Amino acid sequence: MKQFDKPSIDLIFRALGDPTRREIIEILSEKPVSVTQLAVPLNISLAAVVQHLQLLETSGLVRTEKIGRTRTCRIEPNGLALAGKWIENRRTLWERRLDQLDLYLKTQKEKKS
Amino acid sequence: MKQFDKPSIDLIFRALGDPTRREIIEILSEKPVSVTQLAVPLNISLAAVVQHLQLLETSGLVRTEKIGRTRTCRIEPNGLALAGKWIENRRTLWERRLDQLDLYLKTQKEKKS
DNA sequence: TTTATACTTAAGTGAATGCTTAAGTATTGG
DNA sequence: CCAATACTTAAGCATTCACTTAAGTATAAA
Repeated sequence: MKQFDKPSIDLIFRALGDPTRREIIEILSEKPVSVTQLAVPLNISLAAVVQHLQLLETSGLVRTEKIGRTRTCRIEPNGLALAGKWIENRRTLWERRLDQLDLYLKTQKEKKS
Repeated sequence: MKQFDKPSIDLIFRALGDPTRREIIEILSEKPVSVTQLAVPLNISLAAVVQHLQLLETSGLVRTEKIGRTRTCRIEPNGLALAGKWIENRRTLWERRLDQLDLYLKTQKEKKS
């Protein structure tokens, strides 16, 4: 029942930290596929894929839906958006600081002249 | 000499996967600080901070400079930019796919009418 | 020159991670 | 109904991880 919790930045970045999980996201970015179809290009066991999918789903990066005996996996765009936002926020913070430094250096120059 | 290598997406996301390292980035987003100044709010040993800094530096997310006996750490903006770009690329791929689906559904509708 | 500061490096440890194999359970096609 | 398919779940295992303590090395201050 965990997959309905609000996905945390923590879980999202942890999920993105593994190269295999990032490859899963890359594959799913092209089109939704089944669990078995994921396992083939990744060259790992079905069980391993399922374990990765569990993390990807609870982190909110991927959504899956089981119809009959096959589970179809697809990207859940909101997850990646959250990660992108965190990075954007750090960047604006850093840029604002640079602007302040810039301003400071300018006023110092004006004092001298 | 590793810190002059081209930083890989792999190292960057691995670095961002740890909450302590993300907190280091958050602290450094405000202003550059020394290693000891990092250790205080993180509540971990100096040695642990140094280990995190090593990963952050080889991944290209942080740059450090030692003057006298203190090492000053600051954000290296290119690193975060690379991570942001990866996320953006996945998102545009996914969006393009949705557009194609949209187009397909539209042409199907036109066939019927 | 002694002492305090600011790291640095090495070794060790417990827990988490990513994987495997093996033995399930549902679905579906013949 | 029976067998093949598509997962699912559990247990185990080697490795990596984040951390610690302890013993360094430079640099700066007294």
